Amino acid sequence: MEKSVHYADLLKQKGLKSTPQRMAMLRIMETKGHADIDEIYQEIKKDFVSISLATVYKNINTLLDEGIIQEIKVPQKKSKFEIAKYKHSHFVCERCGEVYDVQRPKKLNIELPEGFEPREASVMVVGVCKRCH
Amino acid sequence: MEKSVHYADLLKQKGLKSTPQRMAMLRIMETKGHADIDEIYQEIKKDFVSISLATVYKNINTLLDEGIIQEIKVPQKKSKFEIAKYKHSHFVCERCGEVYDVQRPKKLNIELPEGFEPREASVMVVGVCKRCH
DNA sequence: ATTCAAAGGAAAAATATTTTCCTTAGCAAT
DNA sequence: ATTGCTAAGGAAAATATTTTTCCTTTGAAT
Ligand SMILES: [Mn+2]
Ligand SMILES: [Mn+2]
Ligand SMILES: [Zn+2]
Ligand SMILES: [Zn+2]
Repeated sequence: MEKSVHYADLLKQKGLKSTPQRMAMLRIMETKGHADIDEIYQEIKKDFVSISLATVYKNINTLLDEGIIQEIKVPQKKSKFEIAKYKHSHFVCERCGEVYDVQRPKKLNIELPEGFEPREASVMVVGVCKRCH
Repeated sequence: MEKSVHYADLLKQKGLKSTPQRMAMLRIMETKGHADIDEIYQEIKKDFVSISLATVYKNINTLLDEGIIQEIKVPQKKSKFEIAKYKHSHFVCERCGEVYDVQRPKKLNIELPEGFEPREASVMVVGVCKRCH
C-alpha cells in the first residue's frame, strides 16, 4: 500500500477530509523528516501556487489536534513538525540546524522527588552532525 | 554576599550596566525559578509601573546573549527563562504547567550513528507534579 | 447528480517580537 | 561632587507570526 493511500485513510479515520493541500503537507513532512512552517509553505507553493499561509497554519493545528503530526521545539530555532510515529529522540546539529531522529535511551535514570509522576520524557541531543564534521 | 550584589557584579563582569530594571528581572527569575515573558512583565510592573515591554524583551535577549539566563522550550507552551546555573533537567506538569528542576541523568544511553558528535543533551520529563496529584 | 459541512483563499485581526528615536541614567574619569 | 560618554530605558512604530473571519469551493456521502 502506497503512502498517499495510507494518509488518505488516516485522515478519513480521524474524520478529516483528504484534500490535496493536506496530502501535500503530509508528503512534505514525510520527505523532509522535520520541517518548519516556512519550509512547508515554500515547498507546497511549488505545487499550489496560490495556497494561503493561513491554510498551512490551520492544517498544522488540525493535524496536531488529531495527533497525526507532532511539534518538536528545537533550542534557538523555530519549531519543527513531523509525522507522528514510534517514540524516538532527536539530535540537532548546531552547525547546520538539521534535526535527526535517534533511538531513544532504553532507560532514563531520572530521580524524581516523591509525588511526581512521569508520563513521558523527551531527549534532545545537541552536537555536530556527520555532514558538518 | 547577598544576591543583588552578586548579580550587579555579574552584569558588570559582562560589560553590562546594572540597572534597577535588570536587577528586578533577575530577582524575579531567581524567585520564580522559571518564568515566561508575561510573568516577568506582569511582575516587574508592580515595581516599575511604566516599564516598557520592549525593555523586558531587550533585556531578555541581552541576558541570553551573555549566558546569564537561558531559555527553556516547553512542549505546548511559551518559553520559560531562568537564571543559568549548573546543568539540570526539567519536569513539566501537564496539569498546572509548572516547570521544576530535576537532577539530570547520570548517564544518557543514546546510540548515535557514526560521525555524530554530541555536545550536550537536554531532558524534559512530562507528567503530574506533587501538588496536582 | 445533489447536498452540505468541512476546508480553502484572501484579507483582516490579533498577538508577539524587534527596531527606531529620543531621553535618561550608570559609571568611569576627573 | 561634577562631567562626559554611552548603554539602556520608554514610547511608538515597524515587523513578524499566528489566528480569525467571511465568503467560495470542494470532498464525499447519499
Ligand atoms: Mn523525529
Ligand atoms: Mn531549570
Ligand atoms: Zn550539520
Ligand atoms: Zn502541577
